[in-house]
Amino acid sequence: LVPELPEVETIRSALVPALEGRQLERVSILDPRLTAPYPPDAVAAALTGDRVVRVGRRGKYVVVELSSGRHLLVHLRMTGSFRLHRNGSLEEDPYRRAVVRLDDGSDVTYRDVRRFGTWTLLEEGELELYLGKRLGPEPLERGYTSRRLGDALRGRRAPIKSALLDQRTAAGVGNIYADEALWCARIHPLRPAGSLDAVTVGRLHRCLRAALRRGIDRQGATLRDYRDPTGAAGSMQDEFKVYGRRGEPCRRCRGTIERLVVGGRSSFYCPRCQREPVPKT
DNA sequence: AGGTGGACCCGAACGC
DNA sequence: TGCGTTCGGGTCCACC
Repeated sequence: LVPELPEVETIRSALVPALEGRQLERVSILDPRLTAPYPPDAVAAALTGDRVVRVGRRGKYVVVELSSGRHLLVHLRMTGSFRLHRNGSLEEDPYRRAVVRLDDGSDVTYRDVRRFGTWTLLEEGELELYLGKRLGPEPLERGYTSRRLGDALRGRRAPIKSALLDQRTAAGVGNIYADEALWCARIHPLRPAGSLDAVTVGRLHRCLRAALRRGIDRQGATLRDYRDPTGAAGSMQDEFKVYGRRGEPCRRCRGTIERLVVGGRSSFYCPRCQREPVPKT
């Protein structure tokens, strides 16, 4: 459930050997929402015959680079997932939204229960503008320093939790890893983002990268039915320190994990070791 | 301009 | 047991 950077990276890794170098022989888009406002048949026709050069990732987007120079951007949102099918027979799936037949006879299917996910076909040269408008830097890239995180937070009065979910702060961070990073750095989710001093930003920077790396090492977190394209589950959920642990003991200080709504999203934290922001009087 | 809240969607979880 | 209601999650968009 809810693929964030580590889950999308796990999905990307699994898609690489199946997709790279393959030609798209037949593309069926079964749900018009997937490509809206563009007609699904037109997008399917445009994809047919093209070849996959590379499968990459930016933030939570899977970026499929095609030999025509175009890019297919897939955003899984809440419940999107890919499946690889070696032999040609596909079992029934009421939530299947697209099927891609490759030139080795295998199929890649896309399923999405909630239908929030999107497939966007960008013309050559459009990628940078499209992503640049929406995403900030990749938090795991070399060159993503504590200073860059501090620059993104400076002057912001929004809660740090909301600032972390802003994809322009650090691309790919979602609700789970934001909460885990804040717990690790001992920062209350409601603290104004701009109020963190350089030392605290440094702690957050280190904790955020550690949480994301750990998530990738663990092949993502499997809640409910998230699976990578080969059907494998992740194990990051076993390592959650706060996410989904309301009422359970903090693993660090023996406080009790609480739930708070910040910017309309549930936030789990330990009120004992993530101190309350000092109210202005 | 930055921040906030609603819309989108639907299965799961919850309340009676 | 069964029904209706609420919830959540990422992103976009309207509004303040």
